[in-house]
Amino acid sequence: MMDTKTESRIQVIDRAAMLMEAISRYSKPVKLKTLSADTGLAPSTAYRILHSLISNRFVERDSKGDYRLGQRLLQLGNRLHTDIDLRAVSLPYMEALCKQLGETINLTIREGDVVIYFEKVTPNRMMHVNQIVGSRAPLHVTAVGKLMLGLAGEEAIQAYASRTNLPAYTRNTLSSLPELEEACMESMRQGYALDNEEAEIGVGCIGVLIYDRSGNVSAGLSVSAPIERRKDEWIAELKRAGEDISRQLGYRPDR
Amino acid sequence: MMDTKTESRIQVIDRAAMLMEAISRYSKPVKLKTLSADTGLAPSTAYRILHSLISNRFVERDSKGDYRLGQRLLQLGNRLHTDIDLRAVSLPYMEALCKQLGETINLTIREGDVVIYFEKVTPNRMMHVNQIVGSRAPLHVTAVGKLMLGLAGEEAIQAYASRTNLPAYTRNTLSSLPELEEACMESMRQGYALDNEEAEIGVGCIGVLIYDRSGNVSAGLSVSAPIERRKDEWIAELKRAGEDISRQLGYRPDR
DNA sequence: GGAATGATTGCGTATTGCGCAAAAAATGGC
DNA sequence: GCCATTTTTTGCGCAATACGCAATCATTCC
Repeated sequence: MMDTKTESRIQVIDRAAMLMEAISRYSKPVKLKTLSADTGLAPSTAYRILHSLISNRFVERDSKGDYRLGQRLLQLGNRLHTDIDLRAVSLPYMEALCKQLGETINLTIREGDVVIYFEKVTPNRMMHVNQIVGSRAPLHVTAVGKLMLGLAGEEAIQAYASRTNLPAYTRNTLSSLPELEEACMESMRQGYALDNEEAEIGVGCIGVLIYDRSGNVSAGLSVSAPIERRKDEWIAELKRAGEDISRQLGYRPDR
Repeated sequence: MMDTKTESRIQVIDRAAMLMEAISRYSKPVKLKTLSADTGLAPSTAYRILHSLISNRFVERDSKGDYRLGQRLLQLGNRLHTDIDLRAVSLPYMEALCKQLGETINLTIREGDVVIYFEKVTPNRMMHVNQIVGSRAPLHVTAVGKLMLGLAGEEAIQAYASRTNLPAYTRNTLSSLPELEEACMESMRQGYALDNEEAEIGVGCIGVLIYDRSGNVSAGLSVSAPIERRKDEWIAELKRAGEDISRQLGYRPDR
């Protein structure tokens, strides 16, 4: 019966979910009687389920004994691992940066040997760098890709070079392993990377990494501009934005 | 057995909580086998519980079939109704306002026919308005109380007047129903209210409302000053702070 | 102070969750 | 591409657990 395949099969989990949903509909803590009525459960049943939820911190009781949602939901909610959160958290910073710097801001995610353009914010000027969301670029020709490789270490860089043969995209592409290694490690040390017309002639980028709560790289953030417009003073702004986004995703550098 | 009184009594809720906790420890979606190992549950047991959690949107599967936390946790997490959040969200705004305006900023919550002073920030000057946290004031003599009454509508104002008889606290207290109704409705229209020495001679306030994610009034925010120091240009600042706090609590005015 | 209402607990029951084993599906090595 | 291995999913029988009634306790209201 395929259409029931993903349907809930455990009654008490459904009931627990109903109770939490009922609580969430109220802006103030709720009485047991109200929850029992809202869910159609016997008061004793509602009582037992609620107290199991309390033990697991999904629900709390206030000083009067009324029920409200518990902190565990907030904690687990903060740990959701979806691209949606990354995008939602990053977009305001990207918009602010785009406004401030007047150039295109890209958000990318690593997928194997490429980065995927996951989101972008473009400036309101006729001449600006435009990357298609969803498109891909090899790691070695992007600023953030070189940082990701640098983070992975020299062996990973060597393996990448073997797999891909470092195809040249422009006369500036780093096509030799020593060159790439040096660039990646240098990027790691300084906390940002540059793309000096390595992917496309005329286009220069500055990139930083975004870390998540587990300390892993979540994404790359970069500003792309016509090479003659790129400015070194943007580095600090981009670094700050990357740090702020990371922090909001739960990253703690001291851990 | 008091020490087991609030302990969990429903095994499958504990197990579900364990599974969600196990998932939350990983920054990437997790395989069934891993979760089974982490929780000590039989794979078939873990499988069934996970699929009930999936039906209730606490868990999701990615394109490869691995498990991650679901959007429902984020949604419920966003709906936590605790005073702690209101206070935590509001305090920075209150402190900024206090610093900017140089007067006392109060946060109040309605409780029946009164507002309760829930939090305050006082300026570093000898002469300032000082309300005791935890103390109460009748709705009709406070700026935010009149807004709360205004929001509740004319019938609610009439019922309030009947219940309380609108006792006068100063010669400026609005003691007649028509006066009170007019003041409340006017406050609603302009989005803020004034207390013109209605609670205490010599003290003037400006108040706005704070809304929560459900669109309900969560609290009142006000600035209180000696009447001769009160300034109309504070209205815009207070309104903005009220809007910012509301937005951070998840309020969306367009919904 | 007592009646009414809401919350909590004991107890018996049967329904539900569980886990073993088998089947199906997916993965990886050759 | 095939086969072995591993992982995931499902059927089934069982007993342990969740459930709900009723009694008890606690709180609220008149």
